[in-house]
Amino acid sequence: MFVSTTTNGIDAKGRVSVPADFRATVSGQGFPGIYVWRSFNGPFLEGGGQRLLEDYSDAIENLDPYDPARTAFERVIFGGAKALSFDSTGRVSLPKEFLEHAGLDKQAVFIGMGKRFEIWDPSAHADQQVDDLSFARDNKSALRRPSRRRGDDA
Amino acid sequence: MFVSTTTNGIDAKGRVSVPADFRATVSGQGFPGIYVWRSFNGPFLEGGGQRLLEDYSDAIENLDPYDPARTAFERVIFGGAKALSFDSTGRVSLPKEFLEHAGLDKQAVFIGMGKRFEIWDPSAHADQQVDDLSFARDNKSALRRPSRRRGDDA
DNA sequence: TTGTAACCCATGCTATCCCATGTTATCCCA
DNA sequence: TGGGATAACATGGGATAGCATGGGTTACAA
Repeated sequence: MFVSTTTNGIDAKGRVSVPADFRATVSGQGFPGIYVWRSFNGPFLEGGGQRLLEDYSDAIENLDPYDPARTAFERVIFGGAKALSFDSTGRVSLPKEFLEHAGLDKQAVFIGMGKRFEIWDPSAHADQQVDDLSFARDNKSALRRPSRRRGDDA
Repeated sequence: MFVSTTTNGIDAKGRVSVPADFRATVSGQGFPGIYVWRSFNGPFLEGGGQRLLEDYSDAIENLDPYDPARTAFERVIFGGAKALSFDSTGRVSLPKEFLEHAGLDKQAVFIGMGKRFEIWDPSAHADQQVDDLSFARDNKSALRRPSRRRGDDA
């Protein structure tokens, strides 16, 4: 599971160390690295291990082969993701389209989201956090004891 | 698994480099190359490795011999597909009927779709991508299927 | 012959590999 | 429990291999 928030530097080559906990989370999933894609919910990246992609794949398999939604999801999810493998010290290098989408420059904030994680630029993340806090304040009544079963998707 | 989107050039001889990731995906499947056919869903090509064709073959075995879908699949995929083998640097040369069907000229966009991939002309792909993105955004709830680990049906 | 497709070699660019270093956290023992 | 030893982690930079691409040459068929 991906937990906690870590800020790491991006070097001149676009390389960034993936937090060691995150590497431990994806180890043993087959592919020695992470899958990352541009979020379509904002200026940040999302990612996960091979298992996450397989889960998405399974979800897509449940759709009818002729469902246009299926093709759209396949294009967006698989086409939009990129497999980034670790170097010997646990870094990945982020493609520059990804850096641009997320406004990344010198640093990257890794945020554990359970089955998934997000990568933000520090300042964008700070702004978002303000919004999240006030949203949480305004909607705290919506936050109730988890009456749902475990294992639902993020 | 075929993942990510890559744009490569088509040279004067009709040759195009297959993205290295894709080549890695089909390596060890027997045939050192890819199978490609004209999509019957639009102006683009579809393709995959030998394993994909074998999967299709198995799936077709399970269809009723007189199911019209079966005949259509057999004609379009097996009849319409072409085995394109890699040259020593990982390129294939696309037959000109394929170039015409997909409106390909100077560049080809390879889109990973998980088990298979698509090949588009850049401008056609750009248009399609807008549709796919908004469609995926609007329908993402359709993916919230019981997508626990693989192995559970339902 | 003329066109076309397969094969071979050359090149610039970029990602990747590998080594080195500082810093922090963890361990171990007095 | 303090403090030094050790390992894990994040980071930097140079060397190297892989990749996409271009062009020439040969083999075969129309």
